[in-house]
Amino acid sequence: MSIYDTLNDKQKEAVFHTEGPLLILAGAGSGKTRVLTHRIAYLIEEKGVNPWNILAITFTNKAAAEMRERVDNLVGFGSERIWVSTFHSMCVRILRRHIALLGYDTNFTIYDTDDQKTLMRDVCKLLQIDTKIYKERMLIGTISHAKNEMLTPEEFRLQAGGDFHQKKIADVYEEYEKQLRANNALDFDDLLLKTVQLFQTQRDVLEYYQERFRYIMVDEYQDTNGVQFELVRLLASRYQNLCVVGDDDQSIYKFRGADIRNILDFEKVFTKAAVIKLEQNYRSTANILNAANAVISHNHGRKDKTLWTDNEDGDKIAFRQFDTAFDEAEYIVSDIKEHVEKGECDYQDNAILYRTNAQSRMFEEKFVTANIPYKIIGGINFYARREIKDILAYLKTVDNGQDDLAVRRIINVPKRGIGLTSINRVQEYAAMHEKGFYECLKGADLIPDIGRGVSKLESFVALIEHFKVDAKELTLHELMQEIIDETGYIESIQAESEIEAQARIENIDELLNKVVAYEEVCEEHDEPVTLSGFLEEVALVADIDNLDENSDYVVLMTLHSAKGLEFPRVYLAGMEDGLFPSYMTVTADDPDELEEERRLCYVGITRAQSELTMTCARRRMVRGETQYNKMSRFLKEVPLELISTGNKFSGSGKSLTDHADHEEPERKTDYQMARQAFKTKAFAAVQQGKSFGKPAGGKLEYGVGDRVRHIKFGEGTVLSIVEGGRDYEVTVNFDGPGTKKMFAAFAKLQKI
DNA sequence: GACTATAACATTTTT
DNA sequence: TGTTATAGTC
Repeated sequence: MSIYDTLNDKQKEAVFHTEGPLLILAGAGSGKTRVLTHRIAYLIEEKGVNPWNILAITFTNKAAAEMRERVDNLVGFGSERIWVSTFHSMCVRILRRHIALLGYDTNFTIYDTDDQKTLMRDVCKLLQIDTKIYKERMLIGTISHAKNEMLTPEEFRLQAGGDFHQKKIADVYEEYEKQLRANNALDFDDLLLKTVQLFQTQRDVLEYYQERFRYIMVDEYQDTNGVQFELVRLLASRYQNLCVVGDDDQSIYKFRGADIRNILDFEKVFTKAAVIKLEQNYRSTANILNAANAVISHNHGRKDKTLWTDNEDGDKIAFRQFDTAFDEAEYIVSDIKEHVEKGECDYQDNAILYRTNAQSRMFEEKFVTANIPYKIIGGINFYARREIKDILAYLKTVDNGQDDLAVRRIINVPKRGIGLTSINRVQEYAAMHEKGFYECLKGADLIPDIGRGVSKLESFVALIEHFKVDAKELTLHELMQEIIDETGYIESIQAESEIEAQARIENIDELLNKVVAYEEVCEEHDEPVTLSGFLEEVALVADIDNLDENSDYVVLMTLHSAKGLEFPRVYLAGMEDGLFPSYMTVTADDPDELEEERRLCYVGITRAQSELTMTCARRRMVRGETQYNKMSRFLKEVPLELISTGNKFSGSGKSLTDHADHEEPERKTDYQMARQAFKTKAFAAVQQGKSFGKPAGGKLEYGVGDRVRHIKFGEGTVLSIVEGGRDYEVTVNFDGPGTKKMFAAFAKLQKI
């Protein structure tokens, strides 16, 4: 009995087909990860391929880690030498070694979308672009697409021809590139593009990697874009052992430049390609799968395939329409609670999927008050938080002095009396002399009209230079701690807002933990701990990478983030025309956009293993105004016999809408009761100080006039205590720093 | 230069 | 609605 006996015929065929180009069309839940991992195992164990020669590219770090682990379990040894990584981290690894050949410094920084935006603002200011006409977002998007098509600014300009607008954008593109280079920075698209350019211009480098990666596998191939295709094509062009796995029905990143033709035309580009279809679904019940099939069948221009399953019918798909998004969230949360309490499932078996991140807020409130563990994936990325970006900007400045963006971010954070005028002076001076911002700071006394600002600038430079020395002597986490301490960052955020300070400090602690974790991983793998390495890891994490299967919480995320995952119980919330499919795509004249939304719906449905609930609301608040939505057209594409609207007040043979109308009066009372519960619960939470941070017991151990001690400010006398909604606001006259207002919950004052 | 009040924009999705 | 950029005031 071998490990391959558990595979079905098609899967075996895919595993055993190791030489030459291969396209695996793998429907949702058809076991494609199993095929990929077994294929790697087969290459190593049966074909004697050196693990060193295998490259597997996935979409997220999470998928990469999972694949490595599963290969590990199959082959035991040697798997750590396989390259399993995402496109972006693979490129960074290659670029760190060779980017000098393209005229960059090896410790380049990676700009995320926020940085891009800041940079674009600067560019627009410099070129005097009217951002009313040329929106920054649009400019970034256009440039990103150009990069995905591998167009240089010059080529873009040529293509623009006589078009005034396009020529203007070409100007912006050119300047944007210039600035990136001056900052020794690459944006996400550059990581791919520069790697391709490296391969195109450096024959020997390309040959080295072609020789190394004799067997290449690409997961989620339907979501690759132009550069990614070229990258893979270049790498595989020598040995042609390229195996791509994908599902055209799950292509949902067209807006980001993914080109579905990569998968549709695979056989045209690789003429000798074999094609294997995996059509048996192992994941979902027949009802769920049939619903998915029915929905996706409304799309045109698909690769021909029909997903089938041996699984039993299972429950019908539940559908519920509510009055408001509030009711919707209420229902879903209590439904989950009910199932868990009955012992039918754990929290982690449940996922709530929605179209837009904004929808998560409502659920979050409900979960907090219901005291149910939950995890929201996406939304505001951890690394996009202000305090994290600040600290990282310090690290970037220490690591790569050319990163002007980082320097300017922190030059007056915490406040050190360096204002806009000074910054602008330096900026002008730097632009005039074509020098870096930080470089100019070092010779600040040479800058005209800088006046009394000079001493402040000099002490800032001294601080950074001090950190640079530290960087050589201290470990990474010590350096970060040093930066936090020396800059007085914690005190500064405490001073501006006590309420937020606590969360921000927790985030900073979390960042410190991540540094330590990074150091440990490096140690394990016997790799050097570098600042650049940490910063790059930080730049390339997706929020989904933080999803932990071993923690018992309900998972909330967008449909996009859910791709590649599966859950026993899935809720698709906000199934409304105008929300999903989104208003943009409904009104767009391009029918392709609606098809992409439908594929998104297909992805959502096929995430469910055994139970699927779809919900919608008649009205919901969007951007401050109430929107009235009809239920999603996608819902109507699900055959009625697969749907249950059902429960106590369901009749039979009625249309979906009729049912929902009947439901309403009943729900109202439910809703009101729930609302009542919400209020009392929320209050209880305050009392316990659990979610809002009031001191346990609710009483303070000190009163007005008492002497207290604060961890940072030292000793002082309490002037007043004001009962706030959530906490006590305490005013203390400290002996040293003077009078401070703070909240009792995290001031942690001690009576003396 | 720092702080505050107002206006403007955003919401479709993100490696 | 909520955040963030800008203008205006101290």
